[in-house]
Amino acid sequence: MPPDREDPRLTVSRHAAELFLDRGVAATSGDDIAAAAGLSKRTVWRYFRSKESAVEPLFAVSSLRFANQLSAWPLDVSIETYLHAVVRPQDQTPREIADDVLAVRLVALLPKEPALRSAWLMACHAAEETIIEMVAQRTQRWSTDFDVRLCGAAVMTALRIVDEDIATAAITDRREFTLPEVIDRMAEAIRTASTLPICDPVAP
Amino acid sequence: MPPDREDPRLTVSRHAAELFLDRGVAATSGDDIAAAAGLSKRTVWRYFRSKESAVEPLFAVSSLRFANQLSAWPLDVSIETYLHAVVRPQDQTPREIADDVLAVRLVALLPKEPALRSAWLMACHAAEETIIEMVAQRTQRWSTDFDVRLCGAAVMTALRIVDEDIATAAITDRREFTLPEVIDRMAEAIRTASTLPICDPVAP
DNA sequence: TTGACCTGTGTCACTTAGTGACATACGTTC
DNA sequence: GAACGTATGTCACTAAGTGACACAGGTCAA
Repeated sequence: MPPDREDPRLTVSRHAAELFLDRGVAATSGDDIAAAAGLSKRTVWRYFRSKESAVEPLFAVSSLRFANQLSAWPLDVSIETYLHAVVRPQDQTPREIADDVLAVRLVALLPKEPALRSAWLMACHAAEETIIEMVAQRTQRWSTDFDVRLCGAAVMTALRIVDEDIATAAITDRREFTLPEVIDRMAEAIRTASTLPICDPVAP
Repeated sequence: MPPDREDPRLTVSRHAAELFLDRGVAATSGDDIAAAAGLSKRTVWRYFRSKESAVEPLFAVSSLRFANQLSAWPLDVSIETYLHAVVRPQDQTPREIADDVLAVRLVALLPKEPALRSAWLMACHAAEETIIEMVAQRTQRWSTDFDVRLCGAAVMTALRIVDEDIATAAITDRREFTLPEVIDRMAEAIRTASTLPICDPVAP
């Protein structure tokens, strides 16, 4: 058996992102996306509820990578230590880098393309659920607990704001960021926003 | 001149909400909404980018009323004092109450109707901007300041989570809430989530 | 009052987003 | 290799959403 291949939606997502970026959302049709991805348009509509939501998978894997990686955050490590250990430049594949660039450009485009914002927010919402799970584990509480949900949502929001901030700075302001720099900002934001003591090592 | 009449979109929004609630989103067409509101369908599409977004105005005025009221929060008052003073049961008009009920029912419907979630998140995002302004005023900083944006977003998220929590408890669990109870939860959540000292009186 | 102007809405023809029903192709499992 | 489940393509269709233009009502200056 093949070592679980990549989600085919993600491939389509990349094509959609590129089309949206260079012609705008309004000027690209579902057929264009299908053609670019080498699929029938029917399959595209099976993958996605709407053309805007075609970029959700890209947002999910790329821009929210930190969020997803937090699922594996061991209990006995602080947020700074963990993030610096687990996300290092040399571990990034070219594909991941390309996805990040694409996602960042899309996020920077949000002010001009309100239609994409709902896809962005939906992706963030999906990540919120996984963050809430993480908070539940680190606090030894249920993921249905109100305070756990509140903390998880606050943390996710912090990640989103950092993401938006970095994306606009990088694209519209042409600033350059190193990965450790980004990680520092993420970690600091998580620490600031967390409403429960999850950032330092917790008892097992 | 008339004392600025209500936004006509809000009227349409109420009809859309009622249709969505009783037949589901998929089973109500743009034409149905137009007919219910007594408008041509063309006007409906002029008002809204999509049929799902037709409920945004309702979310905006009703469920996010606290958020909007925070714009007028005086500097020398604590959050608890202010909210209890400004939102009192006897001040609620029947229309406002009806809107709240509708909005709460819609929020409770979100898990079954993912299409509505993006409208909800977009409404929350719009409110986020006004909350950020409020934080800027209370901290004497710019609304473009990163920490201000982070705090505003965290506060808005707290409001959203309380809202979702109360809505599901009220509808699926049939719990009843008094207004002061709701206000207490909102105030507590804001206090917990705020990352800057905005909840107590601040120097002018 | 008139007429120029602006804004909001309706009509209607049109494009594009999105679905249902059915056929086909591929990989599993037995 | 037959039987099955899953993913995709084809095609006809419905519904979402737009462009162009006409018309009604209010405002304002002459």
